[in-house]
Amino acid sequence: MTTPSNPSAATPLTERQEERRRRILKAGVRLARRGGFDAVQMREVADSSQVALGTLYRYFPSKVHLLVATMQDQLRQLHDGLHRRPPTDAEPAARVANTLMRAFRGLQRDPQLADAMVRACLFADRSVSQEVDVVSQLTRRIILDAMRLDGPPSPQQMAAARVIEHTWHSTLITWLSGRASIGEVTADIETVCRLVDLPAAVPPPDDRG
Amino acid sequence: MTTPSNPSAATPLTERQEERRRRILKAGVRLARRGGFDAVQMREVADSSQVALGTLYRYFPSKVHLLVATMQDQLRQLHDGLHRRPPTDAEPAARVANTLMRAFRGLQRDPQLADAMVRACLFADRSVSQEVDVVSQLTRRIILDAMRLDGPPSPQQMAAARVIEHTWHSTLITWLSGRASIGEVTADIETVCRLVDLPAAVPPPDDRG
DNA sequence: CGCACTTCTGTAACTTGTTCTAGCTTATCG
DNA sequence: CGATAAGCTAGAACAAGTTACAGAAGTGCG
Repeated sequence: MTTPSNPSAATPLTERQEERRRRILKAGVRLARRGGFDAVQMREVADSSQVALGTLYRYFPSKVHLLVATMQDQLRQLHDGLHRRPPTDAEPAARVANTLMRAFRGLQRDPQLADAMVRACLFADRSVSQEVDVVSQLTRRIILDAMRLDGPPSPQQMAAARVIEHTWHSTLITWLSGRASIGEVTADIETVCRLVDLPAAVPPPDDRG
Repeated sequence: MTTPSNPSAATPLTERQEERRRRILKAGVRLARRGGFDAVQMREVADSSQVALGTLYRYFPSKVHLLVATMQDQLRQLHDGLHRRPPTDAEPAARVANTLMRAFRGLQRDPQLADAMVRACLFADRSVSQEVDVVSQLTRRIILDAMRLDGPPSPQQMAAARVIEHTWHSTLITWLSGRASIGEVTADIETVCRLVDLPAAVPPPDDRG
């Protein structure tokens, strides 16, 4: 039951193949920057990256896979950037909020690219769940890093991180589709980040024990 | 710049037209119940509701419009049901959480329908923003009703409602695409609802004054 | 080198959302 | 009733994601 045709499986990819993959991703980003999700057309990505359509689909089995992979790329770059210049605020909640605001400012520079990536992640069905899960984990890692915990995160802290991640994705989409302003996105991020400083303050309300 | 061809504009719709519209929505729901988003195929909706394809598009200018309208329908039904049997918990946060859990249990009975509606709302682009905004307002109304406030909501309460709504949509999609369990959705809802009881407890952390 | 196997290419075909067109039906109004 | 316009139908046509396929190019091995 192996899938020898799919390089994303276990095959380590040759040099030329890595090169092709990079070309494809780059072409996708270029197209996404104009026009967003709709402008990333598979035939154009193939032409633009000098690869046959069939080859494109061998590397990325769907348009959504391609854009989710792009999102992974961008998150890894962001994560690296954050390692070099971590947030300096005293409170964990503020560090998380500022980290996300930094990411948000990055996305504002390329709203169309953001549109393509975020819509792909939210629209993705089960066939992409593994790849979207990587996006999820990367995002959560960024949030947890910003918390800068001493030990492993408590269940409450994990829960907060999850909810922050939800709010992040959903508020982004409302902004991208023109239903929320930058100010509203900012407010949502700050609001949800309050959960970070909370876990000890409010014990589970229904602590039957 | 009027759009006389679009009944959704201002035309009050005749009896026969209301009837057609209902048939279309019903057919859409029926198809969505099997197969989810992908199974709602416009030609089939048209056939199944005994309407020409062009007519379908006159009533709902895109598949996403159709499914967003379905979501509006469902939310109005939920809202009515909640009026008849409101949540009885003492704490506002618990009322909100239980309200959303009730909605969630409803969706669990028809996960495929939920898939179609939620994916449509999240995937919707600017051309549907008005209709998606109605979904947003209905959702927020349900949340605010569950809070059962005395006066008008404070800015913090509005902010909490917004974030709860974000978490609701996003956690639903993770469940629908198989990346989160029912337990995780439940936990996310309960976590975010803690924001409701909070506004007074945690003043703005950086109260420069 | 020559062979077997995989990968890549170019292209056509298929699917489904969306648009367009020509003609028919219904509603409105004088 | 008859004219006019708006709405409806059937079906073709178009667009973009996806799949299929035949052959060329690259790779590994005897």
